[in-house]
Amino acid sequence: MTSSSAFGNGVIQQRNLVEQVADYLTKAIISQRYAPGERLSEVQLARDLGVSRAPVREAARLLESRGLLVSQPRRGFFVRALDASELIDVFDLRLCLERHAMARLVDNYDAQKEQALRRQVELMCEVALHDSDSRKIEEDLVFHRMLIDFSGNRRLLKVFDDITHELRLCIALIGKTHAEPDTIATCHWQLLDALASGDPQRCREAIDYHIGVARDYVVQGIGESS
Amino acid sequence: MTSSSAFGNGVIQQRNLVEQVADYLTKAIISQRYAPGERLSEVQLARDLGVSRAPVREAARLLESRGLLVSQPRRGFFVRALDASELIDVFDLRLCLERHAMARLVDNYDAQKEQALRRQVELMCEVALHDSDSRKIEEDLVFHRMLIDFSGNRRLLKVFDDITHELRLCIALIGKTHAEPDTIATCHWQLLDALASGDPQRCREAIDYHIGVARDYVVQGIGESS
DNA sequence: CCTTTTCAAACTGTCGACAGTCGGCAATCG
DNA sequence: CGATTGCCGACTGTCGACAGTTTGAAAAGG
Repeated sequence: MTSSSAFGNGVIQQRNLVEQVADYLTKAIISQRYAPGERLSEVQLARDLGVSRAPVREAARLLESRGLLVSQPRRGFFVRALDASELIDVFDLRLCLERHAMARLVDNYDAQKEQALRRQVELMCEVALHDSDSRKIEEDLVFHRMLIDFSGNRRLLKVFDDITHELRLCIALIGKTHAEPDTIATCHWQLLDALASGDPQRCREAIDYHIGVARDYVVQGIGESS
Repeated sequence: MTSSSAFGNGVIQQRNLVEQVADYLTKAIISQRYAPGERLSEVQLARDLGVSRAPVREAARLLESRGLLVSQPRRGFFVRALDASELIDVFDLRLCLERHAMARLVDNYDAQKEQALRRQVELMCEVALHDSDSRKIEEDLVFHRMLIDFSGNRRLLKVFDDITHELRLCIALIGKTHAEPDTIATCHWQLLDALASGDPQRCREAIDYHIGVARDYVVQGIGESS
């Protein structure tokens, strides 16, 4: 019970406690060790992690702003439970962001950006053959983050980073493995080809198709799980 | 100066302390009672408002997630100082959101929504003639919020609500009065006409023009102030 | 046996306090 | 006189504690 001896028990050691608690919670939620809708007790968490309630509270508020937790006044925090329409909304928002990023990116596309993106797709093809699903998802997110980063709008990137956590949760909730390696490769090469062509219309069609595939996966996944 | 007698001095009384502190800070920042880049001391704020540091901290974190404050580890919170490119990015993000909302809205537009929007524009024309600049800005934001709300994507709305605070700060930093009443009216009627026509292309042109006007104001405002 | 009331346990919101750290200023040295 | 180093004050990060409220269940009543 003593806090000093509980340090060995808790996963937390040093650095910013808030960040560490946030990391711990994020992973726990996405890996569904906490069920959707489950209530999280501040004191319980603080005890389990061997820290006081203050860092736990701050971390929870952070996750709330990222959409992984929801809070009810005087009731506490609950693991976000996404229903079908919310899942669709998230992917629709993602489409909104990436469409815009593609439109901006095609205007200031250069060899350096193309090479970086190309390299990332090659990496994705690599991990698609050998690595775990979560690794595939992470590399896919890295690619799309690069797309938005290269668009030049840092505010856009911030929004994307925010919904990234929500996206991971969505993907985890659907519980389906990612698409086939071939599909992944084809989809992403199409995006690069569209960018290289310099044609905005073609870019838009490419990203619409790309996110559309992802969204269809979501809708389909919902139909199966619920 | 004493903390106990400062209760009368402080603006805070009851309800959720966090919300009240957040409101107070938001208004103070947007009205520029705190200069951009100014450092905010937690203890100082807590003393001034007659509360403890905990609610102040939480409120500050909330404002940070909304982009009104930035935090440096171990240094504290600073009032967000927006430079030119950041202002442009914010308005570009806004364009991204509203374009998407318009595209979604035109697909499920009905008489009820049209009437609500129409009424709001009429209200805006009204306040454009008689009321203060801040009131005009608020009603303008209400209109654009309705636009996004009616698009049906609640996640989109959440992002918009987040950047609303940042938008107010942008507008305040530019320090220009809003456009002429005639301009406001024309711009917004054009949006409604485009929606009524049911033509996606026309909708897009209308919103592009609309936000473009706002962005030009921003760029122009920067050129003058800096 | 089912409904209602009451009570205790647990939890959140808030507070004051302590320790480690950072920034600025002065004293010392070259 | 300029640069470096040590010190002092202030502040953030973190902690434990208390009060009011909510929850769940036990007890009382129909």
